[in-house]
Amino acid sequence: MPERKNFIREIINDDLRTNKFGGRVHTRFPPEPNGYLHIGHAKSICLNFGLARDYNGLCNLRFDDTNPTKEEVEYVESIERDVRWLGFDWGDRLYYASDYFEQLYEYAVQLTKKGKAYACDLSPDEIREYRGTLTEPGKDSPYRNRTVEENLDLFERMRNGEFPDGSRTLRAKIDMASPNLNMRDPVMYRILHAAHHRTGDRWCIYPMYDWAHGQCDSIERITHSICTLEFTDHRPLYDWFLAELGVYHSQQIEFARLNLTYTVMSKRKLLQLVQEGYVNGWDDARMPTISGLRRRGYTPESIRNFADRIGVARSESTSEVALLEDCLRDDLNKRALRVMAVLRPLKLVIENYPDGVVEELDAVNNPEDSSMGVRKVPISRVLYIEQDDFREHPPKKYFRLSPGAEVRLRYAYIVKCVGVVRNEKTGEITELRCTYDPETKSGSSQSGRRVKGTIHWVSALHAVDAEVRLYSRLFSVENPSGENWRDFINPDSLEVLRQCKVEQSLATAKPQDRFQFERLGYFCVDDDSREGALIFNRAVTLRDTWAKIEKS
RNA sequence: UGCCCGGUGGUGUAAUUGGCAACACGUCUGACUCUGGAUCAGAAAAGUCCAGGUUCGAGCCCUGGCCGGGCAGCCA
Repeated sequence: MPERKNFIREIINDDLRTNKFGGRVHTRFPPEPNGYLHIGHAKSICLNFGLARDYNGLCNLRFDDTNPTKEEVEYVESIERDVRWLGFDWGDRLYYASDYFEQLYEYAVQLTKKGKAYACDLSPDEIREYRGTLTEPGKDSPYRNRTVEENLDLFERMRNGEFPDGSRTLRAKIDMASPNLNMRDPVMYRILHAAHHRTGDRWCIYPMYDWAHGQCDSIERITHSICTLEFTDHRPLYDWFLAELGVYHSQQIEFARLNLTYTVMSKRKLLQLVQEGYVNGWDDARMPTISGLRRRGYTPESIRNFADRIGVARSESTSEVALLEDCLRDDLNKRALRVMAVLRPLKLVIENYPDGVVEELDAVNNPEDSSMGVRKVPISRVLYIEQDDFREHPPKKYFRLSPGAEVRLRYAYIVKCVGVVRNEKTGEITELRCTYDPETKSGSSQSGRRVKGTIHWVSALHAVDAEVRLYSRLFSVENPSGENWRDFINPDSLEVLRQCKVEQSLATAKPQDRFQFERLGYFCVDDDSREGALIFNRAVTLRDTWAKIEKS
């Protein structure tokens, strides 16, 4: 059962102990198909499906599609794809709130017959006025005391399309003086002559979320209805509906939604980022959407692990992206193939290496997992190394190449820098001249020589060209909030490098393949990548202690 | 100045239901290393929002404050 503890599991354990739901655990993930899922939804998905998994229960996928003006099949499809990609399975339990429209309507008729619901002719503005304020009670609608017959008649005619949008609503008759605004005769149905993505034009009245949700849970026999904190105040209303209807009652449990540093999480803001062109779509690799994270190179495992590690609680909190990044590194460190790629190439010529000779060197595919084997990497006289790996005037503690210094070429030889070639006009160094020591070949007796630094490289003759996209945080502040949140967008969140040289073995890499570029980070082949036009996304850098040293 | 919900190292969670505050990330040392990766060892960092109370004993219970968040859509 539950090894990981949180308050929700404690509640479930209690319910199991008292046999509250006959030993069942049945949850659901209920997204509205009005946008793409993000990492915050992933938390909820992992929570709900995880509970079902750990307690031998079930978890439904249910679309909360009660507002046809905002919902689309495109979103339905992306949501299904994302949940599946995260590794969860709803079996044959794919539901829609719209599946229950008829049942919901009947429930509403029942309440009306009981004198607990009424047709109201107040306009939206009037309803707001009558509702009162946070500190003052509201007042009864003048239509509140219509007869049951009249209410039934009006409600049916609402359904039949006799009235224009906004002209009438069906409201619950509860208490206009309740300190809980949700109880001040909430609207149950509104008139909306809009086509619904599933029910077409069968309906012109649509249930409000508050009216639909609890009953949907009830119909599906959900035991634990887990939602976010802002619905806490709505729970009394849901309880009231269920009690008046006398139907099965799920237990609602609220938890704090995920916030992440250096990003935004609201659907509204994410939509704005897309629409205003700050990113290239919902699946832009900088987006905290599940599709964005996937494109960036995140694995389902790493996201699930993240969800586990952040835990669940009722206090509002903001997790650090560093934890998310750690989860990815942790996962990919064990699984990703190591390869060599040079992002900003600097030519290096080994003067004493015979021209025309090519040697095949052994390179390990993953030092964490010897079962992943070794591969051959070709070396020849001319190589590319990283510009960062050479300094004409090396700072202290710099272990890489500089004039006169020695460094090991990963899996190959120790080389010594014996000269540089400059661009005559700019003085910029365009080429390094080196000599190598044939005795120091990797794997050979090692000749007792040791050097402080090892750098990656790629043979010029064999290198494959590639484009690499380097991503950093989308925002430059931890908490980009307020009206001017867009001002905090990091202008350098994407850097595109087009002259990159990667090792031969990458030539046939396919979208979603992930690699560790040694000493640089984890990279994922972009969806737009093709053979001959490779594109890699940097998912996350490696921990870089040198970068830290250099900063200080 | 209504109702509801929160408050534990920098961050996120935990504390056997009242028993000397733990884990992870992050930070900083050091070891090791043909990735300045990984790994390993260690350190700093909260005395649990405040004040009272109950108790042998309170992060957990009680009272009163303080601070933060949510709620006045025919959105979800």
